[in-house]
Amino acid sequence: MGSKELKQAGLKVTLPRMKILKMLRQDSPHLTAEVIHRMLADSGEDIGLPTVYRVLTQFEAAGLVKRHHFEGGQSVFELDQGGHHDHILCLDCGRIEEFCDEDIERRQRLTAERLGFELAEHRLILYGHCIRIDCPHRTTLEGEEPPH
Amino acid sequence: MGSKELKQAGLKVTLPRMKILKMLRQDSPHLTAEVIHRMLADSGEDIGLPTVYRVLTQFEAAGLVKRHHFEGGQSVFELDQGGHHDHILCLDCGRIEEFCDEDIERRQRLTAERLGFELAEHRLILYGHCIRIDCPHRTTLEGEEPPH
DNA sequence: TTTGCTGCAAATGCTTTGCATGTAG
DNA sequence: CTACATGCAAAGCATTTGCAGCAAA
Repeated sequence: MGSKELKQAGLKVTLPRMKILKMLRQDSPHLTAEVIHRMLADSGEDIGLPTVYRVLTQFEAAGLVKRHHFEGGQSVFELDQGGHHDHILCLDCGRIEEFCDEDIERRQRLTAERLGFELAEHRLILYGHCIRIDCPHRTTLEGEEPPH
Repeated sequence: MGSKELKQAGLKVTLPRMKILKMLRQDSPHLTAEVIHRMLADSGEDIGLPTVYRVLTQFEAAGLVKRHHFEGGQSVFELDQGGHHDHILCLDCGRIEEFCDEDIERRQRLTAERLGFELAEHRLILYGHCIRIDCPHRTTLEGEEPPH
């Protein structure tokens, strides 16, 4: 399980690669190298941060993973399960959700065309405050502001 | 000229600040710290890279400038002349153009709402190939592909 | 004169690389 | 057995910070 796509990508099936692929699948599809590294350490694996980066970079080259540069310095790696989508992320709790809006996609194509570009790629990120009960944003607000 | 907005921002009017503000206005509204630094050096000014970063960071805090994280590691600083817009940039020649599509904006708000977010900000970047005569992309294609 | 700015050097944080050892195929 | 992976230490970048000297107000 997982070894198939590794071989397919021309990569040897090794423990770090299996572990990391599994984490992206089972724990979260959006992870930083640092978080992966810590999670591995926590589960007793002694895998170096450079190895984590190397594996992720190879995954990226193989199309298994996409690298994102959200605000905050660290790269976020996302399991690429095909199917384009954009992201919305919460400024308070860091939660990342995916969405795809065909209207926006179409309008982007039109815009590029209008400006004389052949569109190759795009990145759309929405930043906001999510309305989850467990989001620190809500906690902070407690009784401070009347509901607008 | 320029000293007004500096004072207004609570910043002393100094040579590095004036120079950098002027460059963003007269040379290009999109510049990296490194490019600014080199341009200053070329024009005989001995201003350190750290100072360039400090000035840009202060400008950012004062709302005179926006910092962008396009692909490629380096931050791009943009003169903020009010008025929201997004960017399209050419993968071949690096050209950056601005645009604003009210349909896309509206759809973003709806999307955020639908997902239970209070939208605060967003970043949309289109990457493509521009059709300029002087763009390296065209040069490369010479006689290779029939026009689609 | 006082507060805030600059230059330089050094530190930081994220990511990559070099190299000797180890291991999958 | 051979080619490729890993671990560790060290290097690389972009960016920030500390501090002594300087300059704007």
